[in-house]
Amino acid sequence: MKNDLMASQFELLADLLEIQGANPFRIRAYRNAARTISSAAESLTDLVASGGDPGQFDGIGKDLARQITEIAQTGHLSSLEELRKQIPPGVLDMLRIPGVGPKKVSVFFNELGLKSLADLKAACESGRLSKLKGFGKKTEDSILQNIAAATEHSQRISIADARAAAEAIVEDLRSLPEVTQCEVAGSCRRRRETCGDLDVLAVCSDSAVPMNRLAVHPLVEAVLLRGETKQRVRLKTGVELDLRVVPEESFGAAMQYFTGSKEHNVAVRHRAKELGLKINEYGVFREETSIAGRTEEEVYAAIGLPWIPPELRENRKEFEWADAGAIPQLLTLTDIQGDLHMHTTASDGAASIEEMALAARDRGLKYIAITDHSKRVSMANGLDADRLRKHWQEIRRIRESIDGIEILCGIECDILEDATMDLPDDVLSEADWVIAVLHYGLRQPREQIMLRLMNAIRNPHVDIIGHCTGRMIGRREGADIQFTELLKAAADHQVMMEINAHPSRLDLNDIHAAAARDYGIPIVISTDSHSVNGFDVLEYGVDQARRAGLTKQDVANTRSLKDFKKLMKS
DNA sequence: GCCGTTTTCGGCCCGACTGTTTTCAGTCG
Repeated sequence: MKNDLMASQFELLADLLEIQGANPFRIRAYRNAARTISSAAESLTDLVASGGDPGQFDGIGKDLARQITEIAQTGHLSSLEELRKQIPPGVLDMLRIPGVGPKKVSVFFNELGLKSLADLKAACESGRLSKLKGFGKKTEDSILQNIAAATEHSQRISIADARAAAEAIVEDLRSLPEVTQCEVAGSCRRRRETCGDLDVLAVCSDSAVPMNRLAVHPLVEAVLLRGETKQRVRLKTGVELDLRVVPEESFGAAMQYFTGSKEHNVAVRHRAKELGLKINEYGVFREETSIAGRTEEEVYAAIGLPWIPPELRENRKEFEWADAGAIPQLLTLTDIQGDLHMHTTASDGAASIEEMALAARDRGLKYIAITDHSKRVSMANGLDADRLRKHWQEIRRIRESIDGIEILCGIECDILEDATMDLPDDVLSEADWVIAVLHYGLRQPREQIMLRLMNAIRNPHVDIIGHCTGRMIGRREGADIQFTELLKAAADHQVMMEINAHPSRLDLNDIHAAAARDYGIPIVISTDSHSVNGFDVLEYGVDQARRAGLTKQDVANTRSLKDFKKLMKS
């Protein structure tokens, strides 16, 4: 069982306990466990199978360790099964409605016997809801409206879409003379792969000024709520954006607070409390006196910490690093010197070899690899041995004629369903750079997926595994991979691992990229460009690497081509 | 449910906004 699936079982358990009105701290313990499980690089199922103790993780005590062991061994969680018998599945759907939480759901289920979104809708329409104690007409109307929203817009948006929207709005608010500071916060600032909503902070003596402006911004569909310091709007894409207007002396504290993550902030406030301080979005306080708040640096310093880059704020390793005075010097976009995954018109790209090379050079890249598809990807006009050799000849001809950028003859070679490579070894041996990838048969059982990947890694001509799991964020699950085994083999056979920078892939993810780094595997961030604009996505790959805590040193294509080649299989 | 060199019991982060409630609970982040 994959960690994410196991984690979701504990989340589900927490939801059900919440509806039941269980002890909130017990519920929190389950949610913490879910987070711990999904953040673990190693599969908990494998850990248990090999006799490991889940109790080794922080926040996993005796009872949770027993439950993790149970689900790892049997695939079932008896405590969860018990609760599911008591609460029908449709009841949980009600939690997705904005403004409806476990307390309200509990009342709907226990007092009105509602078992689904459809039941709830009918109860609102017949006015039964507003007859309940503590409920009125407004709540009834708002639920009716939000039931539709819950079904339509439950999707998270990609970091690319999130940044585009948030940055456009920030830029617009900054153009107001009264607004002295304005920044993106939240998961978008932390560069999560996807964002559920957007957060923007502004400093302005009159909060009505930016709020009025935001209300009529072309991207905004409706104002959902508005108070003195906070306004929430829904964008036309369905995503919601919170604007908070804070005083200048609190801007740093607010940035810290609203950047999150929630888990990071819980740890931060816990530390403050240990020092006899209180920390909130207005500042760091000793008794009633503010001792910090203007900048984030000041806020962290007040609790004895260095400034922590937003990408690391997930309560994973950042406090350990901070305490050791060893916050990694994170990779930056300008560190990247080469791009080693791109397509041309030879397969499914939109630009020629020359156009791609010139565009890459214009962006300051020093070297690229042209890596069109192999023949299995017929839909993308993948290349067989003959076409590929001619294509490489063409690349060699062009690289003689272009100065200022080096071009490698590469191939993105499919690892077929039967675990053989899509092109014979003698062809692969002629390549400067071979990316091995899974495109088909992603749903095969784990054993077969692992056989395919391990065969590719053992192939003497394969340099790197590209977009490892094959996932498409929000659309398609990736393959079931045993990462510990995979990374160990990659390290042993000098095979690199790719972070594919495309915002719908970002594969390796942050956790696996960090694990690869721990195995000493060189990581390559590539754009998988299919046009000259494809290079734009490089920053998302860099962000993913930063979330993994990677430095320039950890990423192979920050080196000159000469030094890069030293990391390749000899 | 977890945790502990002040604690094996009694803590466990903090504030804004909404609605319905006349003083606060629920939800959200």
